[in-house]
Amino acid sequence: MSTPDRLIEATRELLWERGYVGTSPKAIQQHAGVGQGSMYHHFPGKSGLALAAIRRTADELRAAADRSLDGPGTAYERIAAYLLREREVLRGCPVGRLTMDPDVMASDELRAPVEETIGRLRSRLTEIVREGVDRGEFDRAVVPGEVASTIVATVQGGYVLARASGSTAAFDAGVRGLLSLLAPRGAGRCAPADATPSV
Amino acid sequence: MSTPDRLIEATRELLWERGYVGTSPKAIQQHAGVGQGSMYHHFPGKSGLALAAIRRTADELRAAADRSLDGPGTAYERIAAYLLREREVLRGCPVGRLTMDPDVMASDELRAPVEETIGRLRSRLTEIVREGVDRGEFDRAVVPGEVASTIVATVQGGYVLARASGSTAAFDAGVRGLLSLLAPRGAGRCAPADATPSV
DNA sequence: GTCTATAATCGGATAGAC
DNA sequence: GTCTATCCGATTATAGAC
Repeated sequence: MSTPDRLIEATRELLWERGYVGTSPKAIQQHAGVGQGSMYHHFPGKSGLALAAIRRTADELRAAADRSLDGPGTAYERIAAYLLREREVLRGCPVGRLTMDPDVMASDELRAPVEETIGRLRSRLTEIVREGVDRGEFDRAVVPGEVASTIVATVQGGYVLARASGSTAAFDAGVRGLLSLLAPRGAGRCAPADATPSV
Repeated sequence: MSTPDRLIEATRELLWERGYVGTSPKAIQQHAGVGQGSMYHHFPGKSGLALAAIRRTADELRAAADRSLDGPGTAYERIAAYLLREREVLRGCPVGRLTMDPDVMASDELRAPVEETIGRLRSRLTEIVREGVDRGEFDRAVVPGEVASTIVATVQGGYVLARASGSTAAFDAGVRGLLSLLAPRGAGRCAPADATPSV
């Protein structure tokens, strides 16, 4: 791995673990096994390096989400795949945690990839929920943008519950609860009634 | 307000705004309008002061939640009251955000009030959801602990969405989505069927 | 109780040798 | 490209005067 790559990867790890304010250039250098001068040769400073790291993390996260959401299956199945995909739950969301970092939010450049990643995720889920409503999978009263927001929020909040309790079980519980509320006519939830839209 | 109180209040503000790692003793002193020596006279140091601040914030949060959850009304109505209660959404959750703070989580003392606050909230909501299931407000397939976790997660995640997008609308959307999924037989969602439990 | 002085370490970076 | 030296302010205190 090239020196710039090692620096970016080290920064990604530290941003995930300690956030931007909690990450020092020295810690990055040590993690990367790279000297002081070397870091400042390849990057303009802490924030420039953080920008590269955040962009890479955001790209990976989006790709991972798309792998679940663009898969085959019903809307419910794709949403379930997204919710149940493997995660390092106790480490938190490497993008979502940045929203609580004051220095990240104070910088237009650093905030942009965070904003875009979460925004796109909500948009994509909105489409899928709308599809589910159109196909009669979900109740006609469901507002796609709202339920999409609930889905993303449950994941982001699930990380908080897991870290607060020190156990991934809390994350899983939240996800299962949401899936049970979303489930199309599962286990006696709703009478089948008129599954296909009448108009 | 007494000097210790001013220090605690200043610390609460800064912990909320910048987290533990992002908050320096000097910043606390300036915010409180208190000198260096004065702070170290009343408190053993940054972490001791943070402990007092976190405990006070946790107590207030619990009290605020209880005001909604212990009110009158059906289970759904009390949950809705909790979800819709006034919040400074764009500032994030003053307790939840601490779960992403590495130094807080690394300290047993500092982590304890965070863990307890979120744990109690989940427990209390679990009782209420169970009540709702028993009374036939919610589907019998609902697992109280799971849906309670979903509720707390939606709130915690709602803060993330709001901060990521720079707008409280994202929080509100997530909450409305959840309420629509929880709604007992609302607006054509489920056929009324057998509302009162048959046994 | 509050203030000022002092201090060791860290944070974030620049300069220039190699 | 990488390394070491250097810099200046911030961090997190402690000591002792008032």
